[in-house]
Amino acid sequence: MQANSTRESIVSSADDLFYRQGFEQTTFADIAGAVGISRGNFYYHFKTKDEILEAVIKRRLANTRNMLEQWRANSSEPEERIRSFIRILIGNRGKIMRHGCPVGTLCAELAKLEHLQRDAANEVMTLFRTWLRKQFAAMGHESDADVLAMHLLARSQGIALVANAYQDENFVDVEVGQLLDWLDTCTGVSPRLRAEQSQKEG
Amino acid sequence: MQANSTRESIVSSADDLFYRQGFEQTTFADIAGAVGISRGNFYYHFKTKDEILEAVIKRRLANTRNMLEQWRANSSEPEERIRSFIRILIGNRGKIMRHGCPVGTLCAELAKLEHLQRDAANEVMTLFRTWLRKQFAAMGHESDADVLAMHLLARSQGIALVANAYQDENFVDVEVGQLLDWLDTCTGVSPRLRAEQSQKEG
DNA sequence: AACCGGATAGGACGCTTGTCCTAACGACAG
DNA sequence: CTGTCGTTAGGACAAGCGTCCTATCCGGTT
Repeated sequence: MQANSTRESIVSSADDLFYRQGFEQTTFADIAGAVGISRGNFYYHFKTKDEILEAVIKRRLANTRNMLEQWRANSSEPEERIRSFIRILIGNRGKIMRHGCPVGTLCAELAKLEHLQRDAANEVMTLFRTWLRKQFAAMGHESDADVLAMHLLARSQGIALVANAYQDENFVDVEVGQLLDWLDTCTGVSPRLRAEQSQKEG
Repeated sequence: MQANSTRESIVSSADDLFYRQGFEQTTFADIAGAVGISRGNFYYHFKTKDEILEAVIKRRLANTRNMLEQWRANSSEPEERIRSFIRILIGNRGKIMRHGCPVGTLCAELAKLEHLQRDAANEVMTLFRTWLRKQFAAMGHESDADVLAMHLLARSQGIALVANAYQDENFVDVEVGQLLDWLDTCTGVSPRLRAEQSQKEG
């Protein structure tokens, strides 16, 4: 009954390879080589390459949910939880410099391919979005929680993309510092964002 | 002597297709169909697909240089020039929502492919970087001009990537508004950034 | 009218891809 | 030992790819 463990190995290796090489660029031969199984054996576990992608995305969704739940459990203050999010840029700095953000690069690639799994990939990003939104709301930013969540999401993606292009370690540190400063200015009620919000509604 | 115009048509169509579909996903057949020439005729103008990519990047470099020069010539104030840069997010909003930023998505794709033309693609981004750096320096931010340029670059890339994922028009408008606000706070000397800068040097 | 050389069309080539088939392996029940 | 069934290996298959060759076209020169 090695089927489940083999299947899991395939998804795990595919996850890694899709991240490092991209989905389109990764072949069955690549995955087979990484797992150490025969190329023809795939068909028993997955009918198509898209099914592997689907499984990889589901795996990422589960892993992300676990990570977010841990961040939530590890600190009671929403500010500190958001800092956990910001700090993944430091924790994964090496990988991000080499291959970009796994979430953003997959969304970007599947968008260009107009792939059926595009929405599923976006769902990983939405996981972060709604989680961040909750934390900002808990900070007292009920009305502009989503604006702040999207802002932080975009800042992180931009940092990852530029860091990947230039392979610049120091840049990540500087930007993360600015991000943490920005978060401090969000503590309590932000008059500027309140003004923008009421302007949009009015 | 139609050679030059055919060559230009190939590069132009390839430029557009590489943007919309990505480099790897775009085939010779795609380009041939768009230009309206035979597939076999490519070899006369370009030996390899990589040569086409090289020509496309050179074209983008030239176009970018022209655009930056125009922005420079159209306004004497560096703040206003930087606003021109920020406003491309509005001007190209539709395309960006559909296909992302042409600069960022190509850099990201070539990074994953570990392509030889990767540095050439990054050069397009560097064109913006150095131009923005000059403008920030002209605003009195000599010491942190590059930090500010990189910051604005990353913010723009993040906005484009997230807007592409979610196809959200309003998000672009909100973020551009925040970007313009941020630029206003950069006018004159920024105490916060000055403090960070001296901290790094010390 | 004959010629020449730049430009083009069409297709051959070798290779890789995702997909799919089939024979064989190996643990386990009878 | 024998049969069964989940699992695996190896390779066949058509399609599409980038690359490359060659016959043909066509405008300009003599």
